[in-house]
Amino acid sequence: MTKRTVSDRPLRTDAARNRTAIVAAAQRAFAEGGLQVPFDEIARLAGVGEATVHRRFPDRASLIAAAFCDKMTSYADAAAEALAEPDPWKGFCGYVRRVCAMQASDRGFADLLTITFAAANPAVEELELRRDAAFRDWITIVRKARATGRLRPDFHPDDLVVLLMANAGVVAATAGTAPDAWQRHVEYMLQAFAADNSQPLPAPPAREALVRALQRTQRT
Amino acid sequence: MTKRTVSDRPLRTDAARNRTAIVAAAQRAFAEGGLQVPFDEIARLAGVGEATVHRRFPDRASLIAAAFCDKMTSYADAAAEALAEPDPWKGFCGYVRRVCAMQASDRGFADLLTITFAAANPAVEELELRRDAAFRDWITIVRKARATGRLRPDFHPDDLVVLLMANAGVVAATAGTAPDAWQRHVEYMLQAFAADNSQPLPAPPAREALVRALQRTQRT
DNA sequence: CCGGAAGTGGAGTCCTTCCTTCACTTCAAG
DNA sequence: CTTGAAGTGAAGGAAGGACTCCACTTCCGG
Repeated sequence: MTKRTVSDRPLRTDAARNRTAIVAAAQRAFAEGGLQVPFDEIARLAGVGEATVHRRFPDRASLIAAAFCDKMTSYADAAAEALAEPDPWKGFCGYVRRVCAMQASDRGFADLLTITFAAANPAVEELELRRDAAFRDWITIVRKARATGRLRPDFHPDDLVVLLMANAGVVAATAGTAPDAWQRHVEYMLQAFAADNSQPLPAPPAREALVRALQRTQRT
Repeated sequence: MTKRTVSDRPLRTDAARNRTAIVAAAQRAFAEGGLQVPFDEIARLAGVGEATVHRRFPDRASLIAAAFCDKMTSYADAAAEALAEPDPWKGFCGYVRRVCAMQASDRGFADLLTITFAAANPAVEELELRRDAAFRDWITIVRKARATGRLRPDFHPDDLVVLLMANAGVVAATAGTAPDAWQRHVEYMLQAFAADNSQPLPAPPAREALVRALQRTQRT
């Protein structure tokens, strides 16, 4: 009894080819224009009808999830690699630089790191799992970097989340005209994160509040 | 011969009253929802027809200029006050905090500080003049703060522009859920700007490039 | 208090974007 | 092959937002 549900029946070869083209087109379009790119532009880039995009990806979140699956995996891998780095402070700085560079080179990914999706389908769930895996490694990176005494003791892992929102702002404003502006900003931040001469800071926002901030429907 | 052009004839009293209501409504709406708030919502808030808004403010830039004239004046005044502060480093930090606080309390103003308008009408020109005045004072604040040795010597006045873009990103992402998150980020930045233990940085973006970044038509 | 200029807003156009429908085409199992 | 299930896109509906038109109302100088 090999009864198949709709979702696990394999696509016909032509449909699979189209799906691949759509994902590739979405990756290019999102990288260039952020997560708000209209569906018809993606369809045009993929060389298919708009209806085909909607058929395969019933809502924007599904398409985003499919388009950024690979990149989110790199993101998680980068965290694992940074964690493996023998010098935790180097791992810390390297990871921050690398993630911000990923934002700078892909406006969609920059946006993606400042929102989360209420998982309504498996692809979205998969994406969020990788994000979470990366964050778990990040927490360990922070702990180890703090232990070396090079990272200031009051650094909170959530400070990265806020930095990513800030970097997204810089990238959005300077993309195309001053595409390296973010680097100086990030280096300032890294120097602020170093333990040397660190001064007291306001408390970080409550975890809860930050989670809700990430869940806002979309960037307004 | 008191011939009057269209632009300098005073408005009829009812029209002037409506204009005032529109500006007030726009201030509230922009503060809440950023510069993209639809015209019909502003019209509704003002209690006038949509056509009246369009008649008085032919394009969005005119309305924005009218709505933020006062706030941009405060912005320039804050720079002048910071410049008058006897301790230049205190003036520097106070100004940065104050400006970022203005962004946090008004999403429209946060957006406004990350774009400029190609002045096409007197109100817009006026707004840009005040922005420029503030920036001229800022340059002096930076010079004096550097002279005290408390501000790192490689700080560039344009670093504030990038910080405002970053802060706009934080504010946009956290408004409503973690409305104080920006403060910690700004304190990190101020500590990075302090001369103590400062490390080399990447060069700031070219002035030209930053100016063009501010001129991008709208935040995408 | 009257008449014409100034001002108004409801209703409409145009445009963009999301999303669906359906007559037609393509695939692949038998 | 044949055939029917899977897949397709042109066309169009619905929704929202910018902007305009014009019959009507309000103001105010004489």
